[in-house]
Amino acid sequence: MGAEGHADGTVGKALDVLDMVARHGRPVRFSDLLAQSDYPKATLYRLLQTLTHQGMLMLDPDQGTYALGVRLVRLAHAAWAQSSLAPIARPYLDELAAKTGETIHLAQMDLGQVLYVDKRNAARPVEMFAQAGKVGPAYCTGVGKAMLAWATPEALEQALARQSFHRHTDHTLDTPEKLLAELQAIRVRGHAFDREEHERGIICCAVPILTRSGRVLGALSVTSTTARTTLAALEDWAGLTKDIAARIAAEAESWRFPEQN
Amino acid sequence: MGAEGHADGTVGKALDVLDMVARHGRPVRFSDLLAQSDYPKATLYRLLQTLTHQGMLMLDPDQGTYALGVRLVRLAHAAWAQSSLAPIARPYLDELAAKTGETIHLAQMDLGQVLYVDKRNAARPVEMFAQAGKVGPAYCTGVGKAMLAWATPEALEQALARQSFHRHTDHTLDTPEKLLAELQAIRVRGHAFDREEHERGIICCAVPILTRSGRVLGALSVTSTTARTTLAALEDWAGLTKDIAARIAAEAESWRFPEQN
DNA sequence: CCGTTTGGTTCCATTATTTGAAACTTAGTC
DNA sequence: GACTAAGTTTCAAATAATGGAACCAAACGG
Repeated sequence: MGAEGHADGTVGKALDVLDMVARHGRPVRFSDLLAQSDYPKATLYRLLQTLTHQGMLMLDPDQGTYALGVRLVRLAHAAWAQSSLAPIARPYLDELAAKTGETIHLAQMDLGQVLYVDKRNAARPVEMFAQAGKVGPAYCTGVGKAMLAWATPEALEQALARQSFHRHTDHTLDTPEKLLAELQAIRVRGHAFDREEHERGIICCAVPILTRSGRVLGALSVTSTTARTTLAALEDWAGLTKDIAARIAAEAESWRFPEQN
Repeated sequence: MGAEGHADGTVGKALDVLDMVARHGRPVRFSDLLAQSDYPKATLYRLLQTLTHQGMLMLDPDQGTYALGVRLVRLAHAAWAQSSLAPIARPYLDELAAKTGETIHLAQMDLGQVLYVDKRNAARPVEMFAQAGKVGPAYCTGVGKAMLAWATPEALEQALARQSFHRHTDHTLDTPEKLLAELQAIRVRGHAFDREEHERGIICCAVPILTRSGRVLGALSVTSTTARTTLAALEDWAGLTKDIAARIAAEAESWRFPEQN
């Protein structure tokens, strides 16, 4: 349900179609797409054709189904390496994981949603793409709230408009008002908690990753379960986590600079 | 240098710009992009604006640089999971890696280039995105030749047109004629070798992954070094590799089917 | 300090592309 | 062999992209 925002121009529509295919999670037939888009047949057809021709989609000629194309994987490789904090943060995440022994999440904001870009699992070794690349709600996760708390007014407003405020657990902050109050508390405190707001039994302590100019780059969290530890215990890691966040931010900023010439 | 093919329509241009940003590997300023594209200022500007607005690019307001956006990472997650053979092939790669004890590559064809979508390293555990997503030449790698050997005439022709035939080593097949002869030999033999054609000391034995209808889905290779083993020894794995390739193909085909209703 | 260059953004009449209803072509049913 | 569903193509009208040029701002130089 719920169409995309007013897609600007042709490329907006094309990308919209891409998303539509992505959402399905498996190869889709033309008619399936036609059913849920409100683009007219011919328009959708040409859009798909263009995307296919461009390698963003792949048409399985046997089955007549469309799937996301490999060009996307290649682009993503670059996106991962360059846009996200992941490559910079990697060694720091390792350090934080080693010192805390807990699960670590690195997230960035994507259109009002939390996008996990890297993760260290206490138990298992890294399971990169299986885990990274996932999205989650912003209003009820530690990393989400940490980022919202330091977002610019405009960004916050946009993000708020996109929240669905579904009540996942008894603790979920399910109205904008409750959330705004919480964000205020987070700013004062300097870090955000997730008090089983998204999943029962899952708690975390998260800090934002901020540039010197105060812009939000992402967020970092130490996550655990109520079975294993308490919020108070997690809060003990807040100092270290903030420190690590600062170092990531510093490196991210210096990395963006050096384009000699 | 070498412009993209005739980009069809606006989305083609937009994607072209995306690629341009990706190629840089680090955030780029407007003027850098302007310098190497032959789009007029205003056009490029609007293209960048649209892409940014769509979340495909990210504008760093401090520095005024563009980087690939997080939306791309999210899309890639889906692409990885759905379009590529990687998720299906994963357990099979594990099996092949365990049995051979060598490095395993899973690749697909992307516009005449080889795109590595997964890898098992003899030594280290998987390092997903860091390795996967890389591209390489088709004419001088085992997986590339395996895919070309079973490509349709049209696909082969297109791919050939995009090869640069740079002489990487003494063994590199550096003309279309040599390559075509080799492809013929590969078809007869049933598998492709890389005889140090790309990197000195690196050899491999690769097989195509084919649907029942004979369409190329990708290729699978067992790679090693001349220091460790010989081509003849690698060829001993050809049977097993072919078997695994067949199983991957079978699962890929049945996976694409089940859209009930 | 003020003239100049460099880098980025906006205007707007022209042009080219996209649009989508409808017609058409397969391929599959009954 | 008529009927239906799914995909593809057409074409005039509508719309969106184009790009030369003007504009703005900040950094530079004398």
